[in-house]
Amino acid sequence: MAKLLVVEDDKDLNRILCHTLRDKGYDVVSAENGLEALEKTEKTKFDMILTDIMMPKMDGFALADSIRSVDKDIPIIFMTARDDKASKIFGYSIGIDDYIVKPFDMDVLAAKISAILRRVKIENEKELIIGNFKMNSEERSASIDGEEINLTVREFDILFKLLSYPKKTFTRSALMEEFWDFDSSATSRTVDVYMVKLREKTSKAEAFEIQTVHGLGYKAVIK
Amino acid sequence: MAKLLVVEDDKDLNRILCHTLRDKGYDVVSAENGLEALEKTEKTKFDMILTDIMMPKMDGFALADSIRSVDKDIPIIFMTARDDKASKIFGYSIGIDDYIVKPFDMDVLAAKISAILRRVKIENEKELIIGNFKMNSEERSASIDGEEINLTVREFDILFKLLSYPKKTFTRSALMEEFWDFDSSATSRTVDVYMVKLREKTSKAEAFEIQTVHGLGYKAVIK
DNA sequence: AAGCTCTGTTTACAATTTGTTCATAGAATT
DNA sequence: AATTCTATGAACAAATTGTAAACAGAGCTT
Repeated sequence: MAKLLVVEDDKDLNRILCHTLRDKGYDVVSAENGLEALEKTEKTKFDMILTDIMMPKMDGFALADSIRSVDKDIPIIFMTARDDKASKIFGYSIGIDDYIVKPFDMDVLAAKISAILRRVKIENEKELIIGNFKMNSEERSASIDGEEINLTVREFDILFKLLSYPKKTFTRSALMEEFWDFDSSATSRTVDVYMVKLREKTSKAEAFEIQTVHGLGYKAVIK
Repeated sequence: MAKLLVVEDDKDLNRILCHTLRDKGYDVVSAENGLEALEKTEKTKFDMILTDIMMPKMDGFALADSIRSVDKDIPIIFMTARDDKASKIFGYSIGIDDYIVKPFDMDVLAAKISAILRRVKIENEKELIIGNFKMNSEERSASIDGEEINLTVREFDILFKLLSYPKKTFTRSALMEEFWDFDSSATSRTVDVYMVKLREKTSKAEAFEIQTVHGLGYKAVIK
Protein backbone atom coordinates (compact mmCIF):
# COMPACT_ATOMS: atom_id res chain seq x y z
CA MET A 1 0.00 0.00 0.00
CA ALA A 2 1.58 3.24 -1.15
CA LYS A 3 1.65 6.21 1.18
CA LEU A 4 0.61 9.53 -0.35
CA LEU A 5 0.78 13.04 1.02
CA VAL A 6 -1.94 15.36 -0.27
CA VAL A 7 -1.20 19.06 0.13
CA GLU A 8 -4.15 21.32 -0.66
CA ASP A 9 -5.44 24.39 1.16
CA ASP A 10 -8.99 24.19 -0.18
CA LYS A 11 -10.53 22.12 2.57
CA ASP A 12 -13.32 20.67 0.46
CA LEU A 13 -11.04 19.59 -2.35
CA ASN A 14 -8.57 18.23 0.18
CA ARG A 15 -11.25 16.09 1.75
CA ILE A 16 -12.53 14.80 -1.56
CA LEU A 17 -9.02 13.95 -2.73
CA CYS A 18 -8.13 12.11 0.46
CA HIS A 19 -11.38 10.24 0.48
CA THR A 20 -11.22 9.17 -3.14
CA LEU A 21 -7.60 8.10 -2.96
CA ARG A 22 -8.24 6.10 0.19
CA ASP A 23 -11.02 4.41 -1.70
CA LYS A 24 -8.52 3.47 -4.37
CA GLY A 25 -6.46 1.76 -1.73
CA TYR A 26 -3.84 4.33 -0.92
CA ASP A 27 -2.68 5.30 2.53
CA VAL A 28 -3.32 9.04 2.48
CA VAL A 29 -2.09 11.78 4.79
CA SER A 30 -3.30 15.33 4.30
CA ALA A 31 -1.72 18.72 4.85
CA GLU A 32 -3.15 22.18 4.26
CA ASN A 33 -0.03 24.07 3.34
CA GLY A 34 3.59 23.58 2.43
CA LEU A 35 4.91 24.09 5.91
CA GLU A 36 2.63 21.50 7.41
CA ALA A 37 3.54 19.15 4.57
CA LEU A 38 7.24 19.62 5.14
CA GLU A 39 6.86 18.77 8.81
CA LYS A 40 4.99 15.61 7.93
CA THR A 41 7.64 14.48 5.46
CA GLU A 42 10.18 14.74 8.24
CA LYS A 43 8.28 12.27 10.36
CA THR A 44 6.99 9.88 7.73
CA LYS A 45 8.40 8.46 4.55
CA PHE A 46 5.93 8.96 1.71
CA ASP A 47 5.91 7.29 -1.67
CA MET A 48 4.48 10.30 -3.49
CA ILE A 49 3.45 13.88 -2.89
CA LEU A 50 0.51 15.60 -4.56
CA THR A 51 0.52 19.31 -4.01
CA ASP A 52 -1.34 22.45 -4.92
CA ILE A 53 0.81 25.41 -5.99
CA MET A 54 -0.91 28.41 -4.50
CA MET A 55 -1.14 27.98 -0.76
CA PRO A 56 -0.64 30.19 2.29
CA LYS A 57 2.58 30.01 4.34
CA MET A 58 4.59 27.97 1.86
CA ASP A 59 3.63 27.44 -1.77
CA GLY A 60 4.03 24.34 -3.90
CA PHE A 61 7.20 25.49 -5.61
CA ALA A 62 8.97 26.11 -2.33
CA LEU A 63 7.71 22.83 -0.97
CA ALA A 64 8.87 20.85 -4.01
CA ASP A 65 12.21 22.57 -3.88
CA SER A 66 12.93 21.80 -0.26
CA ILE A 67 11.72 18.21 -0.58
CA ARG A 68 13.92 17.70 -3.64
CA SER A 69 16.95 18.95 -1.78
CA VAL A 70 16.57 16.10 0.68
CA ASP A 71 15.04 13.35 -1.45
CA LYS A 72 15.85 13.10 -5.14
CA ASP A 73 13.60 10.12 -5.66
CA ILE A 74 10.16 10.85 -4.34
CA PRO A 75 7.63 11.64 -7.08
CA ILE A 76 5.95 15.03 -6.84
CA ILE A 77 2.81 15.96 -8.74
CA PHE A 78 1.46 19.48 -8.97
CA MET A 79 -2.26 20.02 -8.99
CA THR A 80 -3.21 23.51 -9.95
CA ALA A 81 -5.66 25.85 -11.59
CA ARG A 82 -2.79 27.70 -13.23
CA ASP A 83 -2.50 26.40 -16.76
CA ASP A 84 0.28 28.72 -17.75
CA LYS A 85 3.35 27.58 -19.58
CA ALA A 86 5.85 29.36 -17.32
CA SER A 87 4.83 27.62 -14.12
CA LYS A 88 4.73 24.23 -15.84
CA ILE A 89 8.24 24.65 -17.12
CA PHE A 90 9.43 26.06 -13.82
CA GLY A 91 7.82 23.13 -12.03
CA TYR A 92 9.53 20.56 -14.22
CA SER A 93 12.82 22.37 -13.83
CA ILE A 94 12.80 22.06 -10.05
CA GLY A 95 12.13 18.37 -10.38
CA ILE A 96 8.42 17.66 -10.29
CA ASP A 97 7.17 14.60 -12.09
CA ASP A 98 3.83 15.70 -13.40
CA TYR A 99 1.46 18.55 -13.61
CA ILE A 100 -2.29 18.18 -13.52
CA VAL A 101 -4.63 21.07 -14.22
CA LYS A 102 -7.80 21.64 -12.20
CA PRO A 103 -10.52 20.74 -12.55
CA PHE A 104 -9.38 17.18 -13.06
CA ASP A 105 -11.07 13.85 -13.16
CA MET A 106 -10.37 11.64 -10.18
CA ASP A 107 -10.10 8.46 -12.22
CA VAL A 108 -7.56 10.01 -14.52
CA LEU A 109 -5.60 11.29 -11.53
CA ALA A 110 -5.66 7.81 -10.00
CA ALA A 111 -4.46 6.28 -13.26
CA LYS A 112 -1.66 8.83 -13.45
CA ILE A 113 -0.64 8.12 -9.87
CA SER A 114 -0.53 4.43 -10.48
CA ALA A 115 1.52 4.93 -13.67
CA ILE A 116 4.09 7.01 -11.83
CA LEU A 117 4.24 4.62 -8.91
CA ARG A 118 4.78 1.81 -11.35
CA ARG A 119 7.65 3.74 -12.90
CA VAL A 120 9.35 4.19 -9.54
CA LYS A 121 8.61 0.55 -8.83
CA ILE A 122 6.30 1.10 -5.94
CA GLU A 123 3.68 -1.48 -6.55
CA ASN A 124 0.21 -0.90 -5.33
CA GLU A 125 -1.09 -4.40 -5.50
CA LYS A 126 -3.85 -5.20 -3.08
CA GLU A 127 -3.36 -8.88 -3.49
CA LEU A 128 -0.12 -10.76 -3.62
CA ILE A 129 -0.11 -14.29 -4.90
CA ILE A 130 3.11 -16.21 -4.68
CA GLY A 131 2.71 -19.88 -5.41
CA ASN A 132 0.41 -21.41 -2.84
CA PHE A 133 0.66 -18.30 -0.69
CA LYS A 134 -1.74 -15.42 -0.92
CA MET A 135 -2.13 -12.21 0.98
CA ASN A 136 -4.62 -9.43 0.64
CA SER A 137 -3.86 -6.00 2.02
CA GLU A 138 -7.46 -4.86 2.04
CA GLU A 139 -8.77 -7.83 3.94
CA ARG A 140 -5.48 -8.07 5.80
CA SER A 141 -5.65 -11.77 5.35
CA ALA A 142 -3.05 -14.32 4.44
CA SER A 143 -3.41 -17.94 3.49
CA ILE A 144 -1.45 -20.93 2.35
CA ASP A 145 -3.25 -23.44 0.16
CA GLY A 146 -6.46 -21.66 1.08
CA GLU A 147 -5.86 -22.14 4.76
CA GLU A 148 -5.85 -18.94 6.76
CA ILE A 149 -2.78 -18.07 8.74
CA ASN A 150 -2.89 -15.59 11.58
CA LEU A 151 -0.52 -12.72 11.35
CA THR A 152 -0.42 -9.81 13.72
CA VAL A 153 -0.68 -6.34 12.24
CA ARG A 154 3.02 -5.77 12.32
CA GLU A 155 3.84 -9.21 11.01
CA PHE A 156 1.46 -8.61 8.15
CA ASP A 157 2.92 -5.23 7.28
CA ILE A 158 6.48 -6.46 7.31
CA LEU A 159 5.74 -9.52 5.21
CA PHE A 160 3.70 -7.52 2.73
CA LYS A 161 6.52 -5.07 2.35
CA LEU A 162 9.15 -7.72 1.83
CA LEU A 163 7.06 -9.56 -0.70
CA SER A 164 6.17 -6.38 -2.56
CA TYR A 165 9.84 -5.91 -3.32
CA PRO A 166 11.23 -9.38 -3.78
CA LYS A 167 15.02 -9.56 -3.76
CA LYS A 168 15.30 -6.13 -2.25
CA THR A 169 17.16 -6.09 1.03
CA PHE A 170 15.66 -4.16 3.90
CA THR A 171 17.83 -3.11 6.77
CA ARG A 172 16.54 -3.48 10.28
CA SER A 173 16.53 0.25 10.71
CA ALA A 174 14.55 0.80 7.51
CA LEU A 175 11.93 -1.64 8.71
CA MET A 176 11.82 -0.10 12.15
CA GLU A 177 11.47 3.34 10.68
CA GLU A 178 8.55 2.21 8.62
CA PHE A 179 6.67 -0.03 10.99
CA TRP A 180 7.51 1.16 14.46
CA ASP A 181 6.56 4.40 16.10
CA PHE A 182 8.94 7.23 15.76
CA ASP A 183 9.72 7.19 19.47
CA SER A 184 9.70 3.45 19.91
CA SER A 185 12.62 2.30 21.96
CA ALA A 186 12.69 -1.21 20.55
CA THR A 187 16.03 -2.73 19.70
CA SER A 188 16.72 -3.76 16.17
CA ARG A 189 17.00 -7.30 17.50
CA THR A 190 13.25 -7.18 17.75
CA VAL A 191 13.14 -7.33 13.98
CA ASP A 192 14.99 -10.63 14.13
CA VAL A 193 12.32 -12.10 16.34
CA TYR A 194 9.69 -11.03 13.81
CA MET A 195 11.59 -12.79 11.08
CA VAL A 196 11.66 -15.95 13.12
CA LYS A 197 7.92 -15.73 13.61
CA LEU A 198 7.26 -14.96 9.95
CA ARG A 199 9.45 -17.85 8.85
CA GLU A 200 7.59 -20.15 11.18
CA LYS A 201 4.19 -19.03 10.07
CA THR A 202 5.02 -19.10 6.37
CA SER A 203 7.07 -22.27 6.47
CA LYS A 204 4.52 -24.07 4.34
CA ALA A 205 4.67 -21.45 1.62
CA GLU A 206 6.87 -23.15 -0.93
CA ALA A 207 7.32 -20.35 -3.38
CA PHE A 208 9.26 -17.84 -1.37
CA GLU A 209 11.50 -17.57 1.61
CA ILE A 210 12.82 -14.87 3.86
CA GLN A 211 16.56 -14.75 3.58
CA THR A 212 19.02 -13.13 5.88
CA VAL A 213 21.47 -10.73 4.32
CA HIS A 214 24.27 -10.97 6.78
CA GLY A 215 25.41 -7.61 8.03
CA LEU A 216 22.48 -5.81 6.48
CA GLY A 217 19.02 -7.14 7.04
CA TYR A 218 16.48 -9.35 5.34
CA LYS A 219 14.92 -9.96 1.96
CA ALA A 220 12.21 -12.11 0.47
CA VAL A 221 13.26 -14.27 -2.41
CA ILE A 222 10.84 -15.93 -4.76
CA LYS A 223 11.99 -19.35 -5.80
CA MET B 1 22.41 12.43 -25.57
CA ALA B 2 19.07 10.68 -25.26
CA LYS B 3 17.58 8.89 -28.24
CA LEU B 4 13.91 9.53 -28.93
CA LEU B 5 11.53 7.87 -31.33
CA VAL B 6 8.76 10.13 -32.61
CA VAL B 7 5.76 8.32 -34.09
CA GLU B 8 3.28 10.60 -35.84
CA ASP B 9 1.44 10.16 -39.11
CA ASP B 10 0.81 13.84 -39.71
CA LYS B 11 3.89 14.65 -41.78
CA ASP B 12 3.98 18.33 -40.90
CA LEU B 13 3.65 17.79 -37.18
CA ASN B 14 6.19 14.96 -37.37
CA ARG B 15 8.69 17.25 -39.03
CA ILE B 16 8.14 20.06 -36.53
CA LEU B 17 8.47 17.70 -33.59
CA CYS B 18 11.67 16.15 -34.84
CA HIS B 19 13.15 19.47 -35.69
CA THR B 20 12.35 21.07 -32.37
CA LEU B 21 13.53 18.15 -30.31
CA ARG B 22 16.77 17.97 -32.26
CA ASP B 23 17.18 21.63 -31.48
CA LYS B 24 16.83 20.80 -27.78
CA GLY B 25 19.71 18.41 -28.14
CA TYR B 26 17.99 15.06 -28.52
CA ASP B 27 18.86 12.39 -31.01
CA VAL B 28 15.54 11.93 -32.83
CA VAL B 29 14.35 9.17 -35.13
CA SER B 30 10.97 9.47 -36.80
CA ALA B 31 8.34 6.95 -37.83
CA GLU B 32 4.99 7.48 -39.50
CA ASN B 33 3.00 4.64 -38.04
CA GLY B 34 3.14 1.97 -35.37
CA LEU B 35 4.45 -0.75 -37.63
CA GLU B 36 7.34 1.33 -38.83
CA ALA B 37 8.04 2.35 -35.24
CA LEU B 38 8.09 -1.25 -34.08
CA GLU B 39 10.61 -2.15 -36.74
CA LYS B 40 12.85 0.69 -35.66
CA THR B 41 12.72 -0.32 -32.01
CA GLU B 42 13.97 -3.72 -33.00
CA LYS B 43 17.06 -2.23 -34.57
CA THR B 44 17.79 0.58 -32.15
CA LYS B 45 17.49 1.02 -28.42
CA PHE B 46 15.61 4.19 -27.66
CA ASP B 47 15.44 6.07 -24.37
CA MET B 48 11.88 7.20 -24.92
CA ILE B 49 9.00 6.88 -27.36
CA LEU B 50 6.57 9.66 -28.23
CA THR B 51 3.61 8.42 -30.16
CA ASP B 52 0.34 9.56 -31.63
CA ILE B 53 -2.65 7.32 -30.97
CA MET B 54 -4.64 7.40 -34.19
CA MET B 55 -2.44 6.21 -37.01
CA PRO B 56 -2.86 3.94 -40.01
CA LYS B 57 -1.59 0.33 -39.96
CA MET B 58 -0.93 0.13 -36.22
CA ASP B 59 -2.27 2.58 -33.69
CA GLY B 60 -0.60 3.93 -30.57
CA PHE B 61 -2.30 1.54 -28.18
CA ALA B 62 -1.16 -1.50 -30.09
CA LEU B 63 2.32 -0.06 -30.44
CA ALA B 64 2.61 0.71 -26.72
CA ASP B 65 1.34 -2.73 -25.89
CA SER B 66 3.80 -4.61 -28.02
CA ILE B 67 6.70 -2.46 -26.91
CA ARG B 68 5.77 -3.01 -23.28
CA SER B 69 5.74 -6.75 -23.76
CA VAL B 70 9.41 -6.60 -24.70
CA ASP B 71 10.66 -3.66 -22.64
CA LYS B 72 9.00 -2.92 -19.35
CA ASP B 73 11.10 0.12 -18.64
CA ILE B 74 11.17 2.38 -21.66
CA PRO B 75 9.08 5.52 -21.16
CA ILE B 76 6.18 5.99 -23.57
CA ILE B 77 4.33 9.26 -24.01
CA PHE B 78 1.07 9.56 -25.92
CA MET B 79 0.43 12.69 -27.94
CA THR B 80 -3.12 12.95 -29.08
CA ALA B 81 -6.03 15.14 -30.00
CA ARG B 82 -8.34 12.82 -28.11
CA ASP B 83 -8.94 14.34 -24.71
CA ASP B 84 -11.32 11.65 -23.54
CA LYS B 85 -11.08 10.04 -20.15
CA ALA B 86 -11.42 6.48 -21.36
CA SER B 87 -8.39 6.52 -23.61
CA LYS B 88 -6.29 8.23 -20.96
CA ILE B 89 -7.11 5.57 -18.42
CA PHE B 90 -6.66 2.82 -20.96
CA GLY B 91 -3.32 4.29 -21.92
CA TYR B 92 -2.07 4.40 -18.36
CA SER B 93 -3.31 0.88 -17.79
CA ILE B 94 -1.20 -0.56 -20.60
CA GLY B 95 1.82 1.17 -19.16
CA ILE B 96 2.33 4.54 -20.75
CA ASP B 97 4.06 7.21 -18.75
CA ASP B 98 2.31 10.34 -19.83
CA TYR B 99 -0.40 11.72 -21.98
CA ILE B 100 -0.19 15.05 -23.71
CA VAL B 101 -3.13 16.60 -25.52
CA LYS B 102 -2.77 18.37 -28.85
CA PRO B 103 -2.26 21.15 -29.52
CA PHE B 104 0.63 21.31 -27.09
CA ASP B 105 3.42 23.72 -26.46
CA MET B 106 6.83 22.48 -27.52
CA ASP B 107 8.60 23.93 -24.51
CA VAL B 108 6.25 22.21 -22.14
CA LEU B 109 6.71 18.94 -24.01
CA ALA B 110 10.46 19.32 -23.80
CA ALA B 111 10.27 20.01 -20.06
CA LYS B 112 8.09 16.93 -19.61
CA ILE B 113 10.52 14.78 -21.59
CA SER B 114 13.44 15.96 -19.55
CA ALA B 115 11.54 15.31 -16.30
CA ILE B 116 10.79 11.73 -17.32
CA LEU B 117 14.32 11.10 -18.53
CA ARG B 118 15.67 12.39 -15.25
CA ARG B 119 13.55 9.87 -13.38
CA VAL B 120 14.76 7.04 -15.60
CA LYS B 121 18.32 8.14 -15.12
CA ILE B 122 17.93 7.98 -11.34
CA GLU B 123 16.74 4.41 -11.72
CA ASN B 124 19.59 3.45 -14.00
CA GLU B 125 22.23 4.79 -11.67
CA LYS B 126 21.23 2.22 -9.11
CA GLU B 127 21.96 -0.59 -11.50
CA LEU B 128 25.24 -1.64 -12.98
CA ILE B 129 25.13 -3.95 -15.98
CA ILE B 130 28.34 -5.32 -17.42
CA GLY B 131 27.80 -8.07 -19.93
CA ASN B 132 26.15 -11.00 -18.20
CA PHE B 133 26.85 -9.46 -14.81
CA LYS B 134 24.43 -7.21 -13.04
CA MET B 135 24.41 -5.53 -9.68
CA ASN B 136 21.82 -3.35 -8.07
CA SER B 137 22.85 -1.04 -5.28
CA GLU B 138 19.34 -0.58 -4.00
CA GLU B 139 18.51 -4.25 -3.81
CA ARG B 140 22.09 -4.98 -2.90
CA SER B 141 21.89 -7.92 -5.19
CA ALA B 142 24.30 -9.22 -7.77
CA SER B 143 23.79 -11.84 -10.43
CA ILE B 144 25.50 -13.52 -13.33
CA ASP B 145 23.28 -14.74 -16.13
CA GLY B 146 20.35 -14.12 -13.83
CA GLU B 147 21.73 -16.34 -11.13
CA GLU B 148 22.16 -14.67 -7.78
CA ILE B 149 25.58 -14.55 -6.27
CA ASN B 150 26.07 -13.92 -2.59
CA LEU B 151 28.35 -11.10 -1.68
CA THR B 152 29.00 -9.91 1.81
CA VAL B 153 28.38 -6.26 2.52
CA ARG B 154 32.00 -5.34 2.17
CA GLU B 155 32.51 -7.43 -0.91
CA PHE B 156 29.52 -5.77 -2.49
CA ASP B 157 30.70 -2.28 -1.65
CA ILE B 158 34.19 -2.87 -2.95
CA LEU B 159 33.03 -4.45 -6.18
CA PHE B 160 30.47 -1.74 -6.79
CA LYS B 161 33.14 0.87 -6.32
CA LEU B 162 35.61 -0.81 -8.64
CA LEU B 163 33.02 -1.32 -11.34
CA SER B 164 31.71 2.21 -11.01
CA TYR B 165 35.13 3.46 -12.03
CA PRO B 166 36.42 0.89 -14.48
CA LYS B 167 40.10 1.12 -15.32
CA LYS B 168 40.74 3.33 -12.32
CA THR B 169 43.28 1.89 -9.93
CA PHE B 170 42.43 1.89 -6.24
CA THR B 171 45.22 1.59 -3.75
CA ARG B 172 44.76 -0.69 -0.78
CA SER B 173 44.85 2.24 1.57
CA ALA B 174 42.19 4.11 -0.39
CA LEU B 175 39.93 1.09 -0.22
CA MET B 176 40.57 0.57 3.45
CA GLU B 177 39.88 4.17 4.18
CA GLU B 178 36.59 3.95 2.39
CA PHE B 179 35.28 0.58 3.46
CA TRP B 180 36.86 -0.12 6.82
CA ASP B 181 36.25 1.61 10.09
CA PHE B 182 38.53 4.41 10.96
CA ASP B 183 39.96 2.53 13.88
CA SER B 184 40.14 -0.82 12.18
CA SER B 185 43.49 -2.42 12.71
CA ALA B 186 43.30 -4.61 9.63
CA THR B 187 46.39 -4.98 7.49
CA SER B 188 46.30 -3.95 3.89
CA ARG B 189 46.89 -7.63 3.13
CA THR B 190 43.25 -8.08 4.02
CA VAL B 191 42.31 -6.28 0.85
CA ASP B 192 44.13 -8.96 -1.12
CA VAL B 193 41.98 -11.62 0.43
CA TYR B 194 38.90 -9.72 -0.62
CA MET B 195 40.13 -9.56 -4.17
CA VAL B 196 40.63 -13.31 -4.15
CA LYS B 197 37.11 -13.81 -2.95
CA LEU B 198 35.65 -11.36 -5.44
CA ARG B 199 37.53 -12.98 -8.30
CA GLU B 200 36.24 -16.36 -7.25
CA LYS B 201 32.67 -15.23 -6.92
CA THR B 202 32.65 -13.28 -10.18
CA SER B 203 34.67 -15.78 -12.16
CA LYS B 204 31.71 -16.51 -14.42
CA ALA B 205 31.28 -12.85 -15.31
CA GLU B 206 32.88 -12.71 -18.73
CA ALA B 207 32.77 -9.02 -19.33
CA PHE B 208 35.12 -7.71 -16.69
CA GLU B 209 37.96 -8.75 -14.49
CA ILE B 210 39.74 -7.49 -11.44
CA GLN B 211 43.34 -6.82 -12.29
CA THR B 212 46.27 -6.36 -9.98
CA VAL B 213 48.29 -3.23 -10.48
CA HIS B 214 51.60 -4.34 -9.15
CA GLY B 215 52.93 -2.12 -6.41
CA LEU B 216 49.77 -0.04 -6.33
CA GLY B 217 46.48 -1.83 -5.90
CA TYR B 218 43.63 -3.15 -7.99
CA LYS B 219 41.35 -2.11 -10.78
CA ALA B 220 38.35 -3.47 -12.62
CA VAL B 221 38.77 -3.72 -16.36
CA ILE B 222 35.90 -4.16 -18.74
CA LYS B 223 36.81 -6.37 -21.66
C1' DA C 1 -10.99 -5.82 39.54
C1' DA C 2 -9.01 -10.26 38.62
C1' DG C 3 -7.85 -13.31 35.29
C1' DC C 4 -6.99 -14.35 30.60
C1' DT C 5 -5.17 -13.95 25.95
C1' DC C 6 -2.62 -11.84 22.58
C1' DT C 7 1.17 -9.10 21.11
C1' DG C 8 5.52 -7.02 21.61
C1' DT C 9 10.15 -6.79 23.70
C1' DT C 10 14.28 -8.24 25.90
C1' DT C 11 17.69 -11.44 27.12
C1' DA C 12 20.86 -15.20 27.00
C1' DC C 13 23.14 -18.51 24.75
C1' DA C 14 23.87 -21.36 20.63
C1' DA C 15 24.80 -21.46 15.83
C1' DT C 16 26.41 -19.45 11.84
C1' DT C 17 28.78 -16.27 9.00
C1' DT C 18 32.27 -13.11 8.15
C1' DG C 19 36.81 -10.91 8.90
C1' DT C 20 41.68 -11.23 9.72
C1' DT C 21 46.08 -13.10 10.10
C1' DC C 22 49.51 -16.10 8.88
C1' DA C 23 52.32 -19.22 6.28
C1' DT C 24 53.73 -20.54 2.07
C1' DA C 25 53.87 -20.57 -2.87
C1' DG C 26 54.13 -18.03 -6.84
C1' DA C 27 54.80 -13.61 -9.90
C1' DA C 28 56.70 -9.50 -11.12
C1' DT C 29 60.32 -6.27 -10.96
C1' DT C 30 64.96 -4.71 -10.61
C1' DA D 1 69.22 -14.05 -8.87
C1' DA D 2 67.58 -11.37 -5.41
C1' DT D 3 64.05 -8.75 -3.84
C1' DT D 4 59.61 -7.18 -3.43
C1' DC D 5 54.99 -7.90 -4.09
C1' DT D 6 50.77 -10.83 -4.56
C1' DA D 7 47.73 -15.23 -4.32
C1' DT D 8 45.51 -18.28 -1.60
C1' DG D 9 44.15 -21.90 1.69
C1' DA D 10 43.65 -22.66 6.41
C1' DA D 11 43.06 -21.47 11.11
C1' DC D 12 41.35 -18.66 14.34
C1' DA D 13 38.81 -14.49 16.09
C1' DA D 14 35.06 -11.52 15.94
C1' DA D 15 30.63 -10.22 14.75
C1' DT D 16 26.08 -11.25 13.53
C1' DT D 17 21.98 -13.94 13.65
C1' DG D 18 18.61 -17.73 15.36
C1' DT D 19 15.75 -19.06 18.82
C1' DA D 20 13.61 -20.26 23.14
C1' DA D 21 12.05 -18.44 27.11
C1' DA D 22 10.75 -14.95 30.27
C1' DC D 23 8.56 -10.82 31.01
C1' DA D 24 5.47 -6.71 30.25
C1' DG D 25 1.56 -4.42 28.83
C1' DA D 26 -2.88 -3.79 26.30
C1' DG D 27 -7.30 -5.15 25.70
C1' DC D 28 -11.05 -8.53 26.72
C1' DT D 29 -14.00 -11.36 29.45
C1' DT D 30 -16.11 -12.59 33.40
